[in-house]
Amino acid sequence: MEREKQRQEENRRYILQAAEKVFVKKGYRLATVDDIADEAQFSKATLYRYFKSKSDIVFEIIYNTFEESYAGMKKIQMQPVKAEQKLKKIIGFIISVYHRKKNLSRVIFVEKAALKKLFKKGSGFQDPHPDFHPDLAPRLESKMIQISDIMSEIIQEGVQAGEFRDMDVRDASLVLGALLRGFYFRGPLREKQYTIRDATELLYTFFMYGIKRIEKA
Amino acid sequence: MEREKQRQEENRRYILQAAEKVFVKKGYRLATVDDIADEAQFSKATLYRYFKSKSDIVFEIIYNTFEESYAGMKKIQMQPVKAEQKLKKIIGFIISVYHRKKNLSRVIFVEKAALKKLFKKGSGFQDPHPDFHPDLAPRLESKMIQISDIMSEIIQEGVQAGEFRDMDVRDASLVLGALLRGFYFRGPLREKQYTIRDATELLYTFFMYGIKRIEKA
Amino acid sequence: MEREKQRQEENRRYILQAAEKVFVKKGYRLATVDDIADEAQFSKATLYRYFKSKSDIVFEIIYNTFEESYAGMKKIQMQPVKAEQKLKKIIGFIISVYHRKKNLSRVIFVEKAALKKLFKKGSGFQDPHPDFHPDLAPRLESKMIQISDIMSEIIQEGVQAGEFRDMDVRDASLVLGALLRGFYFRGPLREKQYTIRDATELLYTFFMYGIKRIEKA
Amino acid sequence: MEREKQRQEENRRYILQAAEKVFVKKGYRLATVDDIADEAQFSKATLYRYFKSKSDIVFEIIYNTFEESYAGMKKIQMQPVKAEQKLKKIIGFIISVYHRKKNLSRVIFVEKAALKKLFKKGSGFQDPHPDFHPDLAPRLESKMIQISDIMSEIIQEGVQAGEFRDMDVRDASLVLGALLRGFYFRGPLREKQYTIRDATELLYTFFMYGIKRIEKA
DNA sequence: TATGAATGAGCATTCATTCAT
DNA sequence: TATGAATGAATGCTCATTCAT
Repeated sequence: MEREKQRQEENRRYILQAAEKVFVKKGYRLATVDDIADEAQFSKATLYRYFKSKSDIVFEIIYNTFEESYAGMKKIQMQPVKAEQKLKKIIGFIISVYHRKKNLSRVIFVEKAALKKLFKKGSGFQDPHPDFHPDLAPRLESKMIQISDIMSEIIQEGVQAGEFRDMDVRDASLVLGALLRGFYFRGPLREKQYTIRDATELLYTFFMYGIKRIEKA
Repeated sequence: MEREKQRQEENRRYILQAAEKVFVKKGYRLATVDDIADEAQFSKATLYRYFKSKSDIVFEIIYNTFEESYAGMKKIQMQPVKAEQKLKKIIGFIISVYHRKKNLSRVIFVEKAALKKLFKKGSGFQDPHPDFHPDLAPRLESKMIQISDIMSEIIQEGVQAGEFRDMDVRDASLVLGALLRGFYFRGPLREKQYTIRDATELLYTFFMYGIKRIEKA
Repeated sequence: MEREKQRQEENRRYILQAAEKVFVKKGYRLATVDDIADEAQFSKATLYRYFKSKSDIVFEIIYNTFEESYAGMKKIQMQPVKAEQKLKKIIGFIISVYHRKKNLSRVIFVEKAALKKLFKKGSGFQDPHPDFHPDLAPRLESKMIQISDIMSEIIQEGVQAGEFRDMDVRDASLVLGALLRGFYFRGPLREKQYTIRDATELLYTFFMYGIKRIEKA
Repeated sequence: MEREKQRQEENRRYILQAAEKVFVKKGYRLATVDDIADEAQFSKATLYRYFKSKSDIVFEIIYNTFEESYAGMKKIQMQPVKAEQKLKKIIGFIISVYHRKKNLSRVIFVEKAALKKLFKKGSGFQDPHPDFHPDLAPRLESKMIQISDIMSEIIQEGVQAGEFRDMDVRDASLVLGALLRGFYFRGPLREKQYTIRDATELLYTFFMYGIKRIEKA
């Protein structure tokens, strides 16, 4: 019974991994449930034993990604180092996440339209599976807010410590988020590829110092 | 005959306008050719007289958008003002473009997968319209490079003028691009909304000065 | 243009005929859109040019059947004969309709569950085809009521003329409807088969005189 | 071993009860084997230990229903009362059965198509459960005939006793069956609802006296 | 024996694209 | 040239039935 449950959970995870691979390769709309089933080497019908719908699968993947990201960031936040250093680690961390999940993140930020259903409050349908995630969107949303909050808090820390100039920390965190996101969602242009280390260095430097030449007194 | 050709060109442009409206509203995948035909008040079949495929239409729109952007940026580049000011104008300009073409830009950076065909070198198909764009991707790519170059050049200008610190201008232009892109492609989170003016100010300030507190000598 | 419209209408009717054939053979649930398409020798997609959905097709068939029945009954009602004779003609007429549309009628009275959608007021969805039957159920319902009314009226006529005993004409019309319906929806038992003429005679006699022996004074 | 067999039989009956509940609620096509398993609190696989197929289950239920009906009617037939009274009781009894098993009866008379397999002589399949109902249809059929026979016999009784006029009793029994069936399988029209008592009275009266006004001598 | 897991075969519906006039 | 009509190929999802333990 215990063993059974474990194998169950294992399959679930395996399907999620397969699905992630497919979503990452094709994006949400272009990925078919058949693709996922093929990749997972399960039948389509079996997928539907484990997940209620295609969008549920992607939701779970996205949520897990946020969850992991949040955990990793929280850990960094706790470290007893200066805000500046925390920020650098955060940047490196997020970049590495984007790197691993490349197009998946794209799904989140790009295919919003396709995911609309997920982000609409329960549309009043009868719920045929009674035991189910009642409100997916809010859970996702609050996780995103938590992530954003960590960035804000670290920046706030730095401001109070006199490391960073005084500023609206919400704006700053938004800008940092944009920077990271934008860096990873480039168009089809095949430019110079950066290692995670280099990308971290690059973005950190710009976010910290900007491009303005500092006048020496 | 001349007249005829002109009318043709007019229709073409009209269809593109209609299509843009639809793509901007629905994104690429969700927009159907029927939607476009309805909006353009032409029959679907007629659309196929003017364009080889749905992706061809979106390509042309994207290309035109880049073209216009490029022109606008070139104009700014020519202005006899300091690099710093040019940069601010560039930022404002790009933001306004993203703003107007919201979902369309999303198509470029997000629905890449859907456009795969476009970005693959001539796939050996029989070409039923012999007189047609043989290699779309390269044209788009080179236009994107031109745009990126303008940013690089302006930054270079500032570096040489001593306004900006010394840096790899390619990196800087990449970072600025990322910042703008990322600012516009946020997730489904309903955060504070910025006016174009505010957004410009915000991004300009961060890109220019970073967040580091400057030690007064 | 006129010709075109006519051919259009012709196709529509042809599809309906084919669909009717299939529904009559298999019933609603078991009939697939593919079956209908095959029977009509059109592609499935073409069917969807002419009809919004499978249930729309069956609706139209059912409605037309009622419409025809109503027209036929109205004609009989107008005839300048005694109520008794009208009733007999009505019975013969309805039997012949059931006979022609055998299992189709079964769809109406039996597969209610499957047709639920049709009989629910617009469920608040977005209506993707704006130009469509807004309220199918009420149209059907009112047609059924009209049919039932004719029967009531004829019986009323007979009562007033002293041909029939005094009774609740609504009840009587309900009973007559039941009799006809039940006669045609027999189970899988292979009993004696009746000609339309014989069936008419049989049902008319029973409905008119019952089984009670009349005491001679 | 004896005990075991008994428990088996018990389970079987329990499953049938659960299935009946489901079929009555949803009809045959709309009821899923999962529904039945849930209701019976057995696993789906277990159901298949007890029954060869979904249609086998429904068959058994239908058969049992006929069986019970037959028993009930037989009892009435035996009562030492006049044919007229027997007939009224029969009508009341059948109405109450239809009432209790509403949708189920619908299955018999309406979803015939879905049950095709059941009513086809041994279709040459390999029979994986060798010990099983070889010919379902004939058993059902003969039970239906028995039921019909009771009605015929009672009517015959009445004819011989001079209560009913002389007539073909087969026809009469068919007509009565039709009347009852038709009364219960009305379309989706929401008419007046009758209590069992009222319905009995109504149908009895019409079946007995018809609508014709009796001339007083 | 009992069952959780797995699946093949289907199904209604959509849409980019082609054809015939 | 312009277009209404036609369609092949998908797609997400369901369900009766079988398998492995």
